[in-house]
Amino acid sequence: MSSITKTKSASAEVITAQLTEAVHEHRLKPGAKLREDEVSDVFGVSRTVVRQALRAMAFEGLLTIEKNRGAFVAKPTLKEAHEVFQARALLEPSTAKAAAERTTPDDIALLEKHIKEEHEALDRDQPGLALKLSGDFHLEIARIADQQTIEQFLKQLVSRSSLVIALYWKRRNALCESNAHHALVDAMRNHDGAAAEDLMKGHLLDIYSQLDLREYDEGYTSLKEALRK
Amino acid sequence: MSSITKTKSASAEVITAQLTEAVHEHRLKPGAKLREDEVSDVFGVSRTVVRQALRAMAFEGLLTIEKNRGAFVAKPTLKEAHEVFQARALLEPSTAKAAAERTTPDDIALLEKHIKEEHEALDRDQPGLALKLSGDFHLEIARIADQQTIEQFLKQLVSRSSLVIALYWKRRNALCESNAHHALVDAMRNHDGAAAEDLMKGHLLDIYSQLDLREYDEGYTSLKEALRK
DNA sequence: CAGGCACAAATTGTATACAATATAAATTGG
DNA sequence: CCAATTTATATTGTATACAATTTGTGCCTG
Repeated sequence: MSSITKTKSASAEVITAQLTEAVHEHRLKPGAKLREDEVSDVFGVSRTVVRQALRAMAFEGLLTIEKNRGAFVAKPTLKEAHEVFQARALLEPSTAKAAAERTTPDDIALLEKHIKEEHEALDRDQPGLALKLSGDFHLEIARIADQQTIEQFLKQLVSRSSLVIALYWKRRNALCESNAHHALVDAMRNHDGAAAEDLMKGHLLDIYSQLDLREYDEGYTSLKEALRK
Repeated sequence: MSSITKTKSASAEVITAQLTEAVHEHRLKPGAKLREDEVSDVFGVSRTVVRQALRAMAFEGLLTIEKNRGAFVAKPTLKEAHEVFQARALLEPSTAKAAAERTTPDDIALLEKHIKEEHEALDRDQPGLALKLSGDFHLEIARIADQQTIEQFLKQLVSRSSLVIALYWKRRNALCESNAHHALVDAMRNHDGAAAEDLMKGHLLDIYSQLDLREYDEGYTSLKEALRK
């Protein structure tokens, strides 16, 4: 439906949004190259505006741009993977607490809608979409906390988390069915900040522990080094 | 010395760096406009590369780009000002703790050099430069903690802090002479993570309390609203 | 003389053309 | 036949030209 088949005249923001979605849903996998010509053909704009979009995504950490070589979907290293979840551990629990203390009924309804759509996506065997919706859930909490600055950072962290999951998820077809989000919404409905904070902390640790982040240390960061006997 | 008087051929990174420095040191004040032609003349490159630099700075939060109107040095609202320091309060204490636990003698030497240069700048009546160096001190701690992701965020936060200080500092010519940085270095030298964490927390609160962030609420966020009697 | 309309100037947005660079292919020497 | 070097192709980087938009000015009208 919302795939990358727009045919003519799209702004940089639209391109960024669609490409970002594709990366989030793992339709574009880490390492994939995004040629400027190709993208500009698909969206029917000049390379000028495509480059804007690609650079924007590079700032978010979704792409890496190598000079004279092009833009590639980022492949976070193990270190980056750890860092992403350490940063989230610092930002999200407090944010969840703040959010819980100012949640409105409308917010709750919206969050529950998110969860419902996420489950439906899983039922329809669309794990990529489910993952994206799960990320949106976390962002929604920052929005409820009314912390735009943190929300910006979290947006980047959720994006990178998606890449990390694409690369380091342990059992790809495992049931990531969890009631963590439900429990969080319950805490928020009760305006129980402390509970929300703890639940978020636990939830992040949960995800973190389901990643395969053992030290194989990027494999061949330096092949020459490895072959030096 | 390192003012904006480069005459020919500079990369986007150089332009970004020099303009960023100028903003940090308050030579470019909030609200100032940066015309693309002007900047490209100064640096001797085309508007294409200037636009790259300006957009990069917009992502960092230093500039706001208004469509068809141009790039302006950002003017953080009171809300943003609060958010910046709330975010710093979440990120920096833990980071200082982690840094303290892995500080090397070289790191200590570097930090002390920073402090020295900062004092010298103050003595030479260059408060802008001193402020920039003070910000670099905080970034250095994130580097020592070996947390690149957090360092990236902190870079943005420190940048925005500079703008916040330009706009909301209470007594402009007051002595912001503080031994907070010295105390932090001492804690780090002793690998006293807990102390470093507490000192950082206090230091941030100190700065925060020296800002004039009372609710005059951006003056005229909605003029229509205000005039609705 | 004030207000509004139209026109002119300035500035940003986009597309395209050309230059620089990296990758792939082909050719030559061993 | 393999390796190394050269050539060719593909792709990105930069500059420039043109289009769209905004802002400023002056004129006209009431």
